[in-house]
This record gives sequence, structure tokens and C-alpha cells, in this order.
Amino acid sequence: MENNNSAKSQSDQNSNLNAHKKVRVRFAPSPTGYLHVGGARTALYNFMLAQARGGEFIIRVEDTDEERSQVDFLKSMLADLKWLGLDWSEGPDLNLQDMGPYGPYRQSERKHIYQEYTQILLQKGQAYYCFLTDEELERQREKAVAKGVPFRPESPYRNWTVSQAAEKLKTSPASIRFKNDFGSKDFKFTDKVRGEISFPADMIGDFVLVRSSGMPVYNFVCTIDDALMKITHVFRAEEHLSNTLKQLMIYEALNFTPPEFGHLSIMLGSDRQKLSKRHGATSVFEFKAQGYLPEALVNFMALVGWSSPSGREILPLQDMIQEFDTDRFNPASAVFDTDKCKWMNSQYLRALPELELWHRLEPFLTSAGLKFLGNEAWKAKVLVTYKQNMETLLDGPIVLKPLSETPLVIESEAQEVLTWPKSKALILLMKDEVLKMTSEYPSPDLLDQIMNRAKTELDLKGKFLFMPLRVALIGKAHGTEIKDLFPLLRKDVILSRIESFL
RNA sequence: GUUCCCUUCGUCUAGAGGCCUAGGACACGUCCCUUUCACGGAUGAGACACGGGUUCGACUCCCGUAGGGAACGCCA
Repeated sequence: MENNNSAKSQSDQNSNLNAHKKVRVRFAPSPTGYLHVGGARTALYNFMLAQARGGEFIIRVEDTDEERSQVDFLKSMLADLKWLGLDWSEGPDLNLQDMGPYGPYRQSERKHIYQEYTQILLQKGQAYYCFLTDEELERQREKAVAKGVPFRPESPYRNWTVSQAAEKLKTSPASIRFKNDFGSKDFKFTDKVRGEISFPADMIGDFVLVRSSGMPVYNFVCTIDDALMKITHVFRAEEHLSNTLKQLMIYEALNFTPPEFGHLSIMLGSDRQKLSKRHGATSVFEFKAQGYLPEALVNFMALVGWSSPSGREILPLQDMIQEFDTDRFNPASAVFDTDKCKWMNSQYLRALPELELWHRLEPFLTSAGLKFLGNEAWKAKVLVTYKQNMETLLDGPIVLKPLSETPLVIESEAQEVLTWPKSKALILLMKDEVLKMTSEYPSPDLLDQIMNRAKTELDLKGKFLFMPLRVALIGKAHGTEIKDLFPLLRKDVILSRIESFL
């Protein structure tokens, strides 16, 4: 920790030197799947840094893996980012049209740029055409594993000049490898999350820059793009930490100035394994489908691996941006606790104004096939009492169903309540009173009237009074207080339920 | 195997050598509120991975060990 601290103060000096420079950060998703909460969190931190420092947040699409990249994934990722409220000023918009002066922002459209830099490295002798086949490489790897030494490809072509290779190129495909001539030099950098980091150059060999298909690989294009797009800070997942060595080598070979790096901890599932399907929801759109509020998800994700200086936990995005500080990242990997996420969601949900809540609930109510005829005043009244019972929007249909126009069934536990000796008489008494109603919804007085009559005429009290009434109204023995529930039900609904339940 | 990263209650975390008898939040237990279920309130249990140093003093600094993770791909 101490070396971390001294490292951090050093990096602070660096950032002070760069203080005049406008912060430019990027989120660089690979569209090979849906947006994952891990990726979303990385995007969030970058977004917060840009917002906090008045900089730009850029989306760059890393789609150099032609086999796995899909446009539909990209579209859904962008939509999810938007849903979370993480807006970007440069990159593809929702229709995949580029915005901003450093485009194109999809790497598949930047091949000509990468070719240019490939040529430079080739000419400078810092890269070479390599005709090694997969089989030859595999043999080398096996040999290295058997010897217990790290695998570093040894290419017989590493000293060939471009013109030497030209002839063979006509007949054989070739990849282009970076010529790692750094010997045992140490590559050092100050990680904003982890402090001073040092990699020996000889921990890797000559790595591939361009596939034999002509498509350049991640470490190469990432470096070129970060440099060309004038990215000042790269906050990305820890799994990229060791890649930084390759990228640092490329920065040096190309005379680019590296940005500041920060390698974020990984998010794990409850079994401390990498978050995956079997841990439940992992994609942002799944959280959306499960009734999570974007503002709650954002708040929660931010707090897995980062803490606010104030120590507040319920912290809306705007407040987090106010408090954002890159010194407060926790380098240890962290478990995504669904329980706590759900709790946080409930806090945001209950803090929403009732009509706004209803608006957010609507898609869930509709897809559950529920209809509500009440006006806005009624909806607001409903949610004042019912939002306490919801943690996610998905709870809406469950909790609100008793108030809908939908016919209800009596739960088996409630069925028993109806067999109590005076239950039927009580319900008939209620029916009698409801029949006398002149207004659309019952008044509080009416309930008092029913209770009083039940006490005097039937000698009922306690659960023998409350439960049968509740069962007659909503088919359930447990739930909302009768005095809150009763005024929310329309006269005709009450009567039809009494009929069907008797 | 090699290199690099990580290690505070079950979980997320606070902690910058004495403020630590280690604080907060989620989850859990108990009690209160409530003639039900929840909400809410109070309260309890619960952690510095281990071993050596350094220091008057170590959760905090250094070194090991153990455990976890990443990279060593013509994946990103």
C-alpha cells in the first residue's frame, strides 16, 4: 500500500503536468456479445472521469475480430450505454453514424490507418513478415512447455528485410510480427489504480501485429488509436495489465507518448469466479428486463471497486461525478452482490415521484397483461402505499395485480379463511354496505361502518375480522392494510369479486 | 512453468504507523411498531490470510509463505 501511495503521488505530479490538457477518455467495447456489467462499470468510470474534469468521453469499437463481431451486438451495447445515462460525445451514434473529429471510430473501418503504421514499423526494421505456420508455432510451444521456459516464438524470418520477404509473399501468407529487441530492459509505468508497475521486456517474444488475413490485432490497433485519438487516460479491466507491456513497446517504437493507465479490478460472481451466466443476470439489458432502474444500477456498479470520499452509498450519478477521485479505486477484485444491488434499487424506486414510478412500471404491467382504469390521482395514491412493497419494477405486476381489472383467483391459504364460521356472514355484510355506495370509490367512513357492524352484529375482531375482508377483496389473506386497500377499489370491482369468491 | 497483479466481517467497503476495543452498508439473528404481510426503528453476532522483520508502537511499511487472478493467442 505504501509504495502504492508514493507511486500515486508521483502520478499525481504527472497529471498536474498534464492538467492543462483536456481529458479524453474512451470506452472501447468489442461487439461480440451484450454489454456486460463489468464493461458497463468500466465505461461508467471513464464517463465519470470525463464529466468530473470537463473532458470528452469517446466510444471506440474494437471489432477487429471479424469472426465474432456483430453489428447487432454493437447496437444493443450503445442502446444499453444510453439507457444507463452514459452519453458520449465522439464515436458512433445509435444509428452507427460517426460523430467527432477523430473518426472513423470503428476499427474495422480504420484499416488504412493501421497499414500506414505497419509500413513505418516494417521500414524501420521494428517489424517483419513472418511465414511461420500454425503447426510450426505449435511445435515451438510444446517444446517450451516441456522445458518449462516461457514460450517466445522464434521466427527464422525475423531478420529478413521487406524486399527479401516480397518474393515469398507472392506465394505464402504472412503475419507481421513486432521485433522485440528490447533485451532485458524493464518497462515501467505508474498505474493509477495499482501504483508502480514494471515488466521485463523479455517476458514476451516477437508478437503478432497483423494477422495473415491482413487484419491487425488488438494490441496494435489499440495503441495506434489511443495515440491518434489523443486519449489521455486509459482505465480498463485488470486483464489488460500484462498487455500494457506490448502496448508500451509499440508506443516506444512509434514515438508516441503513452497515456496514463489504470487497471481496474475484476467483478466476480458469488463463488468468486468470473461473473458469468450461472450467476444470474450479467448483461445490462437483463438487469433492465428484471426491473432495475438505470440510476440504481449505475450507483451500485460504481461502488464495486470504488468508494466515494464522503462515504455516502446512495449517491446519484451527478453526485458521484462531483466526488469522483481516481485515487479511490480498490485494486482487489470484488464480488457483485445481487442482494445489495436489489436493495439499492428499492431505495431508488421508493424515492421516485409516484407518477414517474408509474410511468416506469407501465411496460412491466402491460406485458403482464394487467389493465388499470384509474386516473392519475388514483395511480399516485396507489403507489404511495404500494411502493414500499416493491424492490424492482418486476414486482409491480405482482404487487399491483389485486388492484387491476383482471379477475383474481383465491390463494389456497386464503381459501381456508373463507371456511371460518362467520366469514360468509361478514362478507355479505360488506356487500350490503357496498351496495349502498353512491360514489365510485369507497370512503374511509364506509370501512368504519362495516367494521362497527361486524363488531356489534357478528362479534368479530382481530384476524377474524380483517382476513376475510381482505380475502373477499383481493383473494389473499396477507397484504396491504384494509384501510389503505379499500378506498383504492372501485365499487363494481369489489362487488364482482365478492360474487366470484362466495 | 515464467512474469505481473491481488488478499480487512458471508458480501461491498472505511482505514495514508498511535484516532482501531477496526467504522459503515447489504445479508442474517433478536426486539419494537403493526390485530396480517411488508415498510420503518432499535439492537446483536461477524474480519485485518499466515510467518518473520522494521519501529517505542503495525490493519497500515519491508521480506517471505499460502491462496486467488491475469498474461505468455494470427481473442479482445
